[in-house]
Amino acid sequence: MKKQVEDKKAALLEAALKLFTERGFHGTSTAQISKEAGVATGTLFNYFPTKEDLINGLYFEVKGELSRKMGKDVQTQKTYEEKLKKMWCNLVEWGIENQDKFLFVGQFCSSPYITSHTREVVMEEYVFFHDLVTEGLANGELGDYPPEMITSIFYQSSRTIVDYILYSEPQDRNKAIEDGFQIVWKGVAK
Amino acid sequence: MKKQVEDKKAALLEAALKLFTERGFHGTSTAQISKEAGVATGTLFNYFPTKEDLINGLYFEVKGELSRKMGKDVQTQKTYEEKLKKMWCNLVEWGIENQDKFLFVGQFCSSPYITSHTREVVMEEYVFFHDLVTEGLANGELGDYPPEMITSIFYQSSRTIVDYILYSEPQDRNKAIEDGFQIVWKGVAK
DNA sequence: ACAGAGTGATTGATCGGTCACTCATTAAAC
DNA sequence: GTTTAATGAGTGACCGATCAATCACTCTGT
Repeated sequence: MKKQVEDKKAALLEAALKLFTERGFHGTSTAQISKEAGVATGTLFNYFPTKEDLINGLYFEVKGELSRKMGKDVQTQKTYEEKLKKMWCNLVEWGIENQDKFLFVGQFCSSPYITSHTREVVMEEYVFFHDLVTEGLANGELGDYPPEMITSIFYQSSRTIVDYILYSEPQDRNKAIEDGFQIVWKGVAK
Repeated sequence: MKKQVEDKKAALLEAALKLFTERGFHGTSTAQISKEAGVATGTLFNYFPTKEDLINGLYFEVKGELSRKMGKDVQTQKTYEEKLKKMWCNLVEWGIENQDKFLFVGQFCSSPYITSHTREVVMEEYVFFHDLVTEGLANGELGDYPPEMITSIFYQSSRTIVDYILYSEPQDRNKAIEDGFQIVWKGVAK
Protein backbone atom coordinates (compact mmCIF):
# COMPACT_ATOMS: atom_id res chain seq x y z
CA MET A 1 0.00 0.00 0.00
CA LYS A 2 2.78 2.38 0.95
CA LYS A 3 4.46 1.22 -2.24
CA GLN A 4 1.50 2.24 -4.34
CA VAL A 5 1.36 5.65 -2.71
CA GLU A 6 4.98 6.34 -3.61
CA ASP A 7 4.36 4.96 -7.08
CA LYS A 8 1.57 7.40 -7.78
CA LYS A 9 3.40 10.37 -6.36
CA ALA A 10 6.49 9.50 -8.40
CA ALA A 11 4.37 8.96 -11.51
CA LEU A 12 2.76 12.37 -11.03
CA LEU A 13 6.12 14.08 -10.60
CA GLU A 14 7.51 12.32 -13.66
CA ALA A 15 4.50 13.26 -15.76
CA ALA A 16 4.63 16.85 -14.53
CA LEU A 17 8.34 17.05 -15.34
CA LYS A 18 7.75 15.93 -18.89
CA LEU A 19 4.70 18.08 -19.56
CA PHE A 20 5.79 21.26 -17.79
CA THR A 21 9.06 21.16 -19.73
CA GLU A 22 7.32 20.55 -23.04
CA ARG A 23 4.40 22.92 -22.70
CA GLY A 24 5.05 25.22 -19.76
CA PHE A 25 3.21 25.60 -16.45
CA HIS A 26 -0.01 27.23 -17.62
CA GLY A 27 0.23 25.31 -20.88
CA THR A 28 -0.20 22.02 -19.05
CA SER A 29 -3.51 21.14 -17.43
CA THR A 30 -3.70 19.08 -14.27
CA ALA A 31 -5.93 16.70 -16.19
CA GLN A 32 -3.14 16.08 -18.71
CA ILE A 33 -0.68 15.39 -15.91
CA SER A 34 -3.08 12.97 -14.24
CA LYS A 35 -3.71 11.19 -17.52
CA GLU A 36 0.01 10.92 -18.31
CA ALA A 37 0.62 9.59 -14.80
CA GLY A 38 -2.20 7.07 -15.17
CA VAL A 39 -4.29 8.32 -12.25
CA ALA A 40 -7.64 10.08 -11.92
CA THR A 41 -7.85 13.86 -12.02
CA GLY A 42 -8.70 14.06 -8.33
CA THR A 43 -5.74 11.96 -7.22
CA LEU A 44 -3.25 14.68 -8.12
CA PHE A 45 -4.81 16.93 -5.48
CA ASN A 46 -4.39 14.29 -2.77
CA TYR A 47 -0.64 14.56 -3.15
CA PHE A 48 -0.34 18.20 -4.13
CA PRO A 49 -3.06 20.52 -2.81
CA THR A 50 -2.56 22.95 -5.69
CA LYS A 51 -0.87 22.97 -9.07
CA GLU A 52 1.74 25.34 -7.63
CA ASP A 53 2.55 22.90 -4.85
CA LEU A 54 3.19 20.31 -7.54
CA ILE A 55 5.70 22.38 -9.47
CA ASN A 56 7.40 23.52 -6.27
CA GLY A 57 7.69 19.93 -5.09
CA LEU A 58 9.11 18.95 -8.45
CA TYR A 59 11.61 21.80 -8.45
CA PHE A 60 12.73 20.84 -4.95
CA GLU A 61 13.26 17.20 -5.95
CA VAL A 62 15.15 17.91 -9.15
CA LYS A 63 17.40 20.61 -7.71
CA GLY A 64 18.13 18.37 -4.73
CA GLU A 65 19.17 15.53 -7.02
CA LEU A 66 21.41 17.89 -8.99
CA SER A 67 23.17 19.21 -5.90
CA ARG A 68 23.90 15.67 -4.70
CA LYS A 69 25.31 14.62 -8.09
CA MET A 70 27.27 17.83 -8.37
CA GLY A 71 29.16 17.33 -5.11
CA LYS A 72 29.94 13.65 -5.67
CA ASP A 73 33.61 12.63 -5.22
CA VAL A 74 34.69 16.26 -5.26
CA GLN A 75 36.45 16.17 -1.88
CA THR A 76 38.54 13.13 -2.85
CA GLN A 77 40.26 15.09 -5.63
CA LYS A 78 43.82 16.20 -4.95
CA THR A 79 44.27 19.66 -6.48
CA TYR A 80 41.86 22.57 -6.49
CA GLU A 81 41.60 22.47 -10.26
CA GLU A 82 40.71 18.78 -10.10
CA LYS A 83 37.97 19.47 -7.57
CA LEU A 84 36.44 22.11 -9.79
CA LYS A 85 36.79 19.88 -12.81
CA LYS A 86 35.09 16.99 -11.01
CA MET A 87 32.18 19.26 -10.25
CA TRP A 88 32.10 20.45 -13.85
CA CYS A 89 31.97 16.89 -15.18
CA ASN A 90 29.31 15.87 -12.65
CA LEU A 91 27.20 18.83 -13.71
CA VAL A 92 27.53 18.29 -17.45
CA GLU A 93 27.10 14.53 -17.29
CA TRP A 94 23.95 14.88 -15.19
CA GLY A 95 22.59 17.36 -17.71
CA ILE A 96 23.23 15.02 -20.63
CA GLU A 97 21.78 11.98 -18.87
CA ASN A 98 18.77 13.87 -17.55
CA GLN A 99 17.76 16.11 -20.41
CA ASP A 100 14.22 16.59 -19.17
CA LYS A 101 15.34 17.59 -15.67
CA PHE A 102 18.08 19.75 -17.15
CA LEU A 103 15.60 21.65 -19.30
CA PHE A 104 13.10 21.89 -16.47
CA VAL A 105 15.62 23.55 -14.15
CA GLY A 106 16.64 25.97 -16.88
CA GLN A 107 13.08 26.95 -17.63
CA PHE A 108 11.75 27.29 -14.11
CA CYS A 109 14.70 28.47 -12.00
CA SER A 110 13.52 32.05 -12.34
CA SER A 111 9.84 31.54 -13.01
CA PRO A 112 7.21 33.17 -10.80
CA TYR A 113 5.57 29.83 -9.98
CA ILE A 114 8.50 28.78 -7.82
CA THR A 115 8.07 30.48 -4.45
CA SER A 116 10.92 32.32 -2.78
CA HIS A 117 10.62 29.82 0.06
CA THR A 118 11.32 26.89 -2.27
CA ARG A 119 14.18 28.84 -3.77
CA GLU A 120 15.72 29.51 -0.36
CA VAL A 121 15.42 25.92 0.82
CA VAL A 122 17.02 24.70 -2.39
CA MET A 123 19.80 27.30 -2.21
CA GLU A 124 21.02 25.82 1.09
CA GLU A 125 22.02 22.66 -0.72
CA TYR A 126 24.50 24.58 -2.84
CA VAL A 127 26.46 26.17 0.01
CA PHE A 128 29.32 23.73 -0.55
CA PHE A 129 29.70 25.10 -4.09
CA HIS A 130 29.91 28.71 -2.96
CA ASP A 131 32.34 27.64 -0.23
CA LEU A 132 34.59 25.99 -2.79
CA VAL A 133 34.74 29.20 -4.81
CA THR A 134 35.44 31.28 -1.68
CA GLU A 135 38.22 28.83 -0.81
CA GLY A 136 39.70 29.20 -4.28
CA LEU A 137 39.72 32.95 -3.95
CA ALA A 138 41.29 32.80 -0.49
CA ASN A 139 44.18 30.56 -1.49
CA GLY A 140 44.81 32.39 -4.76
CA GLU A 141 43.74 29.63 -7.14
CA LEU A 142 41.06 31.85 -8.67
CA GLY A 143 41.36 35.27 -10.26
CA ASP A 144 40.26 38.34 -8.35
CA TYR A 145 36.62 38.44 -9.42
CA PRO A 146 33.44 38.67 -7.33
CA PRO A 147 32.57 35.17 -6.03
CA GLU A 148 28.99 35.41 -7.31
CA MET A 149 30.33 36.21 -10.75
CA ILE A 150 32.56 33.15 -10.72
CA THR A 151 29.82 30.80 -9.49
CA SER A 152 27.40 32.15 -12.10
CA ILE A 153 29.87 31.90 -14.97
CA PHE A 154 30.85 28.39 -13.92
CA TYR A 155 27.31 27.12 -13.55
CA GLN A 156 25.89 28.81 -16.64
CA SER A 157 28.84 27.73 -18.79
CA SER A 158 28.27 24.13 -17.76
CA ARG A 159 24.69 24.56 -18.95
CA THR A 160 25.94 26.08 -22.19
CA ILE A 161 28.14 23.04 -22.79
CA VAL A 162 25.27 20.64 -22.14
CA ASP A 163 23.18 22.61 -24.63
CA TYR A 164 26.03 22.52 -27.11
CA ILE A 165 26.46 18.77 -26.75
CA LEU A 166 22.74 18.03 -27.04
CA TYR A 167 22.14 20.43 -29.91
CA SER A 168 25.35 20.38 -31.98
CA GLU A 169 25.95 16.67 -31.35
CA PRO A 170 29.77 16.68 -31.51
CA GLN A 171 31.33 13.34 -32.36
CA ASP A 172 33.36 13.32 -29.14
CA ARG A 173 31.35 14.38 -26.11
CA ASN A 174 34.22 13.98 -23.66
CA LYS A 175 36.33 16.27 -25.79
CA ALA A 176 33.56 18.86 -25.65
CA ILE A 177 33.33 18.52 -21.86
CA GLU A 178 37.12 18.91 -21.60
CA ASP A 179 37.18 21.90 -23.94
CA GLY A 180 34.39 23.55 -22.00
CA PHE A 181 36.18 23.15 -18.70
CA GLN A 182 39.44 24.37 -20.19
CA ILE A 183 37.77 27.58 -21.38
CA VAL A 184 36.16 28.26 -18.02
CA TRP A 185 39.25 27.33 -16.01
CA LYS A 186 41.52 29.51 -18.14
CA GLY A 187 39.00 32.28 -17.63
CA VAL A 188 38.53 32.21 -13.89
CA ALA A 189 41.90 30.85 -12.69
CA LYS A 190 44.56 33.21 -11.37
CA MET B 1 -4.01 57.00 -39.74
CA LYS B 2 -0.79 55.19 -40.48
CA LYS B 3 0.55 56.80 -37.34
CA GLN B 4 -2.30 55.52 -35.20
CA VAL B 5 -2.05 52.08 -36.65
CA GLU B 6 1.62 51.93 -35.76
CA ASP B 7 0.82 53.34 -32.32
CA LYS B 8 -1.62 50.57 -31.51
CA LYS B 9 0.59 47.84 -32.87
CA ALA B 10 3.56 49.16 -30.88
CA ALA B 11 1.42 49.48 -27.75
CA LEU B 12 0.29 45.88 -28.14
CA LEU B 13 3.86 44.64 -28.59
CA GLU B 14 5.04 46.62 -25.58
CA ALA B 15 2.21 45.32 -23.41
CA ALA B 16 2.81 41.77 -24.59
CA LEU B 17 6.52 42.10 -23.83
CA LYS B 18 5.84 43.19 -20.28
CA LEU B 19 3.13 40.65 -19.51
CA PHE B 20 4.66 37.61 -21.26
CA THR B 21 7.90 38.23 -19.38
CA GLU B 22 6.13 38.62 -16.04
CA ARG B 23 3.57 35.84 -16.30
CA GLY B 24 4.50 33.61 -19.21
CA PHE B 25 2.71 32.93 -22.48
CA HIS B 26 -0.24 30.88 -21.25
CA GLY B 27 -0.23 32.86 -18.02
CA THR B 28 -1.15 36.02 -19.89
CA SER B 29 -4.58 36.41 -21.49
CA THR B 30 -5.08 38.35 -24.69
CA ALA B 31 -7.63 40.44 -22.76
CA GLN B 32 -4.93 41.51 -20.30
CA ILE B 33 -2.62 42.48 -23.15
CA SER B 34 -5.34 44.53 -24.84
CA LYS B 35 -6.18 46.28 -21.57
CA GLU B 36 -2.53 47.06 -20.86
CA ALA B 37 -2.16 48.41 -24.39
CA GLY B 38 -5.30 50.50 -24.03
CA VAL B 39 -7.24 48.92 -26.90
CA ALA B 40 -10.32 46.73 -27.17
CA THR B 41 -10.02 42.96 -26.98
CA GLY B 42 -10.91 42.55 -30.62
CA THR B 43 -8.29 45.03 -31.82
CA LEU B 44 -5.43 42.72 -30.93
CA PHE B 45 -6.69 40.24 -33.49
CA ASN B 46 -6.72 42.85 -36.25
CA TYR B 47 -2.93 43.09 -35.93
CA PHE B 48 -2.09 39.54 -34.87
CA PRO B 49 -4.48 36.82 -36.08
CA THR B 50 -3.55 34.54 -33.18
CA LYS B 51 -1.81 34.83 -29.83
CA GLU B 52 1.08 32.81 -31.29
CA ASP B 53 1.48 35.31 -34.12
CA LEU B 54 1.78 38.01 -31.50
CA ILE B 55 4.58 36.35 -29.58
CA ASN B 56 6.40 35.41 -32.78
CA GLY B 57 6.16 39.00 -34.01
CA LEU B 58 7.46 40.22 -30.70
CA TYR B 59 10.35 37.76 -30.72
CA PHE B 60 11.28 38.83 -34.23
CA GLU B 61 11.28 42.53 -33.29
CA VAL B 62 13.28 42.14 -30.09
CA LYS B 63 15.89 39.80 -31.53
CA GLY B 64 16.26 42.09 -34.53
CA GLU B 65 16.88 45.08 -32.28
CA LEU B 66 19.46 43.10 -30.32
CA SER B 67 21.35 42.02 -33.42
CA ARG B 68 21.55 45.63 -34.64
CA LYS B 69 22.82 46.91 -31.29
CA MET B 70 25.26 44.03 -31.01
CA GLY B 71 27.02 44.79 -34.27
CA LYS B 72 27.23 48.56 -33.73
CA ASP B 73 30.71 50.11 -34.21
CA VAL B 74 32.32 46.67 -34.20
CA GLN B 75 33.99 47.01 -37.59
CA THR B 76 35.64 50.33 -36.65
CA GLN B 77 37.66 48.65 -33.89
CA LYS B 78 41.34 48.05 -34.59
CA THR B 79 42.31 44.73 -33.04
CA TYR B 80 40.35 41.48 -33.00
CA GLU B 81 40.11 41.57 -29.22
CA GLU B 82 38.70 45.09 -29.38
CA LYS B 83 36.07 43.99 -31.89
CA LEU B 84 34.96 41.17 -29.66
CA LYS B 85 35.00 43.43 -26.63
CA LYS B 86 32.88 46.02 -28.42
CA MET B 87 30.32 43.36 -29.16
CA TRP B 88 30.45 42.18 -25.54
CA CYS B 89 29.82 45.69 -24.24
CA ASN B 90 27.01 46.30 -26.73
CA LEU B 91 25.38 43.07 -25.65
CA VAL B 92 25.66 43.67 -21.91
CA GLU B 93 24.67 47.33 -22.08
CA TRP B 94 21.61 46.50 -24.15
CA GLY B 95 20.65 43.86 -21.60
CA ILE B 96 20.96 46.28 -18.70
CA GLU B 97 19.07 49.07 -20.44
CA ASN B 98 16.36 46.75 -21.74
CA GLN B 99 15.74 44.39 -18.86
CA ASP B 100 12.29 43.42 -20.07
CA LYS B 101 13.50 42.57 -23.57
CA PHE B 102 16.54 40.83 -22.12
CA LEU B 103 14.39 38.62 -19.89
CA PHE B 104 11.92 37.99 -22.71
CA VAL B 105 14.62 36.70 -25.05
CA GLY B 106 16.02 34.47 -22.31
CA GLN B 107 12.64 33.00 -21.49
CA PHE B 108 11.34 32.42 -24.98
CA CYS B 109 14.39 31.68 -27.12
CA SER B 110 13.77 27.96 -26.73
CA SER B 111 10.05 27.94 -26.02
CA PRO B 112 7.64 25.92 -28.15
CA TYR B 113 5.53 29.00 -28.99
CA ILE B 114 8.27 30.41 -31.20
CA THR B 115 8.05 28.61 -34.54
CA SER B 116 11.11 27.19 -36.22
CA HIS B 117 10.40 29.57 -39.10
CA THR B 118 10.72 32.61 -36.82
CA ARG B 119 13.85 31.13 -35.33
CA GLU B 120 15.41 30.65 -38.77
CA VAL B 121 14.59 34.14 -39.99
CA VAL B 122 16.04 35.63 -36.80
CA MET B 123 19.16 33.49 -37.02
CA GLU B 124 20.10 35.11 -40.33
CA GLU B 125 20.64 38.42 -38.57
CA TYR B 126 23.43 36.90 -36.50
CA VAL B 127 25.55 35.62 -39.34
CA PHE B 128 28.05 38.48 -38.81
CA PHE B 129 28.66 37.21 -35.29
CA HIS B 130 29.39 33.65 -36.41
CA ASP B 131 31.60 35.05 -39.16
CA LEU B 132 33.62 37.03 -36.64
CA VAL B 133 34.25 33.89 -34.61
CA THR B 134 35.23 31.94 -37.73
CA GLU B 135 37.60 34.76 -38.64
CA GLY B 136 39.16 34.63 -35.17
CA LEU B 137 39.73 30.91 -35.49
CA ALA B 138 41.21 31.29 -38.98
CA ASN B 139 43.75 33.94 -38.01
CA GLY B 140 44.67 32.23 -34.74
CA GLU B 141 43.23 34.81 -32.36
CA LEU B 142 40.93 32.23 -30.80
CA GLY B 143 41.74 28.88 -29.21
CA ASP B 144 41.08 25.69 -31.10
CA TYR B 145 37.51 25.05 -30.02
CA PRO B 146 34.39 24.35 -32.08
CA PRO B 147 32.99 27.68 -33.36
CA GLU B 148 29.49 26.92 -32.05
CA MET B 149 30.97 26.34 -28.62
CA ILE B 150 32.72 29.70 -28.67
CA THR B 151 29.66 31.62 -29.85
CA SER B 152 27.48 29.92 -27.24
CA ILE B 153 29.92 30.54 -24.38
CA PHE B 154 30.39 34.15 -25.44
CA TYR B 155 26.69 34.90 -25.79
CA GLN B 156 25.57 33.02 -22.68
CA SER B 157 28.34 34.53 -20.57
CA SER B 158 27.25 38.00 -21.59
CA ARG B 159 23.78 37.05 -20.37
CA THR B 160 25.26 35.74 -17.14
CA ILE B 161 27.01 39.07 -16.55
CA VAL B 162 23.81 41.03 -17.17
CA ASP B 163 22.05 38.78 -14.67
CA TYR B 164 24.88 39.30 -12.23
CA ILE B 165 24.75 43.07 -12.57
CA LEU B 166 20.98 43.25 -12.25
CA TYR B 167 20.75 40.79 -9.37
CA SER B 168 23.93 41.29 -7.34
CA GLU B 169 23.99 45.05 -7.96
CA PRO B 170 27.76 45.60 -7.84
CA GLN B 171 28.84 49.16 -7.01
CA ASP B 172 30.80 49.44 -10.25
CA ARG B 173 28.94 48.11 -13.27
CA ASN B 174 31.70 48.93 -15.73
CA LYS B 175 34.15 46.95 -13.63
CA ALA B 176 31.77 44.00 -13.75
CA ILE B 177 31.46 44.30 -17.54
CA GLU B 178 35.27 44.47 -17.83
CA ASP B 179 35.78 41.52 -15.49
CA GLY B 180 33.24 39.49 -17.41
CA PHE B 181 34.92 40.12 -20.72
CA GLN B 182 38.35 39.40 -19.27
CA ILE B 183 37.17 35.99 -18.04
CA VAL B 184 35.65 35.07 -21.40
CA TRP B 185 38.55 36.44 -23.44
CA LYS B 186 41.14 34.61 -21.33
CA GLY B 187 39.02 31.51 -21.81
CA VAL B 188 38.52 31.50 -25.55
CA ALA B 189 41.64 33.32 -26.79
CA LYS B 190 44.59 31.38 -28.15
C1' DA C 1 -12.36 -19.40 8.75
C1' DC C 2 -14.93 -15.64 7.92
C1' DA C 3 -18.57 -11.91 8.08
C1' DG C 4 -18.75 -7.29 8.00
C1' DA C 5 -17.64 -2.73 10.02
C1' DG C 6 -14.06 0.54 9.50
C1' DT C 7 -10.31 3.10 7.00
C1' DG C 8 -8.14 5.90 3.92
C1' DA C 9 -6.81 6.13 -0.94
C1' DT C 10 -9.01 6.78 -5.49
C1' DT C 11 -12.27 8.18 -8.62
C1' DG C 12 -14.59 11.21 -12.21
C1' DA C 13 -18.76 13.98 -12.78
C1' DT C 14 -19.38 18.52 -11.73
C1' DC C 15 -18.64 23.50 -10.62
C1' DG C 16 -17.87 28.47 -11.35
C1' DG C 17 -14.72 30.86 -13.85
C1' DT C 18 -11.58 32.10 -17.61
C1' DC C 19 -9.75 31.37 -22.08
C1' DA C 20 -8.83 32.64 -27.29
C1' DC C 21 -11.27 34.18 -30.73
C1' DT C 22 -15.67 36.01 -33.54
C1' DC C 23 -18.68 39.19 -35.49
C1' DA C 24 -22.37 42.55 -35.86
C1' DT C 25 -22.20 47.21 -35.00
C1' DT C 26 -20.18 51.70 -34.67
C1' DA C 27 -16.85 55.36 -35.57
C1' DA C 28 -13.34 57.49 -38.24
C1' DA C 29 -10.86 58.71 -42.39
C1' DC C 30 -10.75 60.17 -47.03
C1' DG D 1 -20.58 57.91 -49.56
C1' DT D 2 -17.51 54.32 -49.25
C1' DT D 3 -13.94 52.04 -47.20
C1' DT D 4 -11.31 50.74 -43.34
C1' DA D 5 -10.27 50.37 -38.40
C1' DA D 6 -12.06 49.71 -33.74
C1' DT D 7 -15.15 47.98 -30.57
C1' DG D 8 -16.84 44.73 -26.79
C1' DA D 9 -20.60 41.48 -25.83
C1' DG D 10 -20.93 36.85 -26.95
C1' DT D 11 -19.29 31.83 -27.90
C1' DG D 12 -17.98 27.14 -26.99
C1' DA D 13 -14.08 24.97 -25.01
C1' DC D 14 -11.38 24.16 -21.33
C1' DC D 15 -9.42 25.34 -16.77
C1' DG D 16 -8.22 24.15 -11.56
C1' DA D 17 -10.36 22.40 -7.90
C1' DT D 18 -14.20 19.91 -5.25
C1' DC D 19 -16.52 16.12 -3.15
C1' DA D 20 -19.80 12.37 -2.64
C1' DA D 21 -19.37 7.78 -4.01
C1' DT D 22 -16.55 3.80 -4.54
C1' DC D 23 -12.80 0.95 -4.02
C1' DA D 24 -9.12 -2.23 -1.94
C1' DC D 25 -7.79 -3.58 2.09
C1' DT D 26 -7.38 -4.29 7.44
C1' DC D 27 -9.03 -5.50 11.65
C1' DT D 28 -12.06 -7.44 15.13
C1' DG D 29 -15.29 -10.59 17.19
C1' DT D 30 -17.13 -14.98 16.84
